[in-house]
Amino acid sequence: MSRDEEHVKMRILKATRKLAALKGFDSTTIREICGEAEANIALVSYYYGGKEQLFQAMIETFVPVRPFSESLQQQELHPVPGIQKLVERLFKLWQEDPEISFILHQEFALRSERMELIQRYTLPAWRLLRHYLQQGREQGVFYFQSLDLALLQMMGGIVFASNTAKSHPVLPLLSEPPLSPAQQLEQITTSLLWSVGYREADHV
Amino acid sequence: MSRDEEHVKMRILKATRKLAALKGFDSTTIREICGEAEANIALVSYYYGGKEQLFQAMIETFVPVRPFSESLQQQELHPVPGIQKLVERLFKLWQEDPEISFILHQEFALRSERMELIQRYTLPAWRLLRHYLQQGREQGVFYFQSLDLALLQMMGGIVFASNTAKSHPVLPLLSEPPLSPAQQLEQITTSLLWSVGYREADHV
DNA sequence: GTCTATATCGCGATAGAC
DNA sequence: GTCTATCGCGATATAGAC
Repeated sequence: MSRDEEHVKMRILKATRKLAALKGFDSTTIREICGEAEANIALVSYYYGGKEQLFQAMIETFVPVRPFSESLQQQELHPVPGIQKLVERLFKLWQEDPEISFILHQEFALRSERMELIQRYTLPAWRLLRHYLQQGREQGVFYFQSLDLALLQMMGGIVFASNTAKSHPVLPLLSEPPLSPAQQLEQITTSLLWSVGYREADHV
Repeated sequence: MSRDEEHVKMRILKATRKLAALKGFDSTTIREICGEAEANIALVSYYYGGKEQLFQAMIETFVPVRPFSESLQQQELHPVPGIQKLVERLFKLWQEDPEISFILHQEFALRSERMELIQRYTLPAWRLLRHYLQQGREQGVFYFQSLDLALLQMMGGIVFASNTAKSHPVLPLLSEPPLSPAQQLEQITTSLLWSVGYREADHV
């Protein structure tokens, strides 16, 4: 593999990410992608074997595996710091690559067939969140009736708030100057913990 | 307009709603819709003038206007009962027509050009939610730094939890028997109020 | 109003020249 | 590896028969 080849392949992947984030992968054509990447149309088939496999390659390239799973699983923290750490990781992922976050949210809402691929990357994080919620309830630090529902509401709070903050048609609703990222993270974390009844002294 | 005509037109609208909820409007073809509706392919153009206008007609037919805006705006409740009432309305809308809720969520995540149409129906509700949040903060009953962020997290909690509860690829995460609708509503409302720091005695 | 038949377009994919 | 040219398909839309 020459350096030039890597270059074109990467340009195609980045163009795919950009356009899919903008208008959805289904509505993005190979012609548009290759136009954006300044690559020839035939190269998508040549390098990736088709549009679906291009999507897969993009996900595998840009969705980091570790932050979603292994490194977090091992530590086995207590529920409150566990959730804090997990939310921090997810928030940082979104900050570093908002386009990928948009795409994941889109596929989630569409329940596309590509979700199976995406789940491989994202399910571990949600499982861990679920685990912490359950532990917290058992320890009497969280309060809710349905674990499933609490989990879904938390997922929604994280995904929605992250993905809607910038450049969205709902923007006419928003008026205040945005917080700094650190402040955003703090508010998100605090409100998530509050939402399940946690009310200890300020957590660090 | 004969009764038969109404019948076919309505069958097309319902088929559109069903299929768009299932796989997204973009990925749904007129052929599929007319197949599902047992109507001829040409009738979509004949009755609605094209695919985009069919979407518009479906939204205007199935998204109720009042629950989202007027009737709620007038009452000018205090923040806590106001949010309770608003969440109850939104929750019931979803219960009555989950397919429309799926579609609204999809379009939201995709930031499609059809959002402009959808906003006409949904913005009033979010504006009202924003209003209550602001009032509650001023009255010292809610606590958060950024009103915008609090609003987005609440919207996420509502939309996400409602739309993901049934028949979604994330289902492997869920294990408990589902709550009754009334219990679901109570947990959602409670956790939303908690998330912004509300901790009065049990609210009715 | 409803249908068949067709026009026109743009898609993903690929054969084959270079 | 990269390009042009083209194939085959399925999309929306519509003209015109009934």
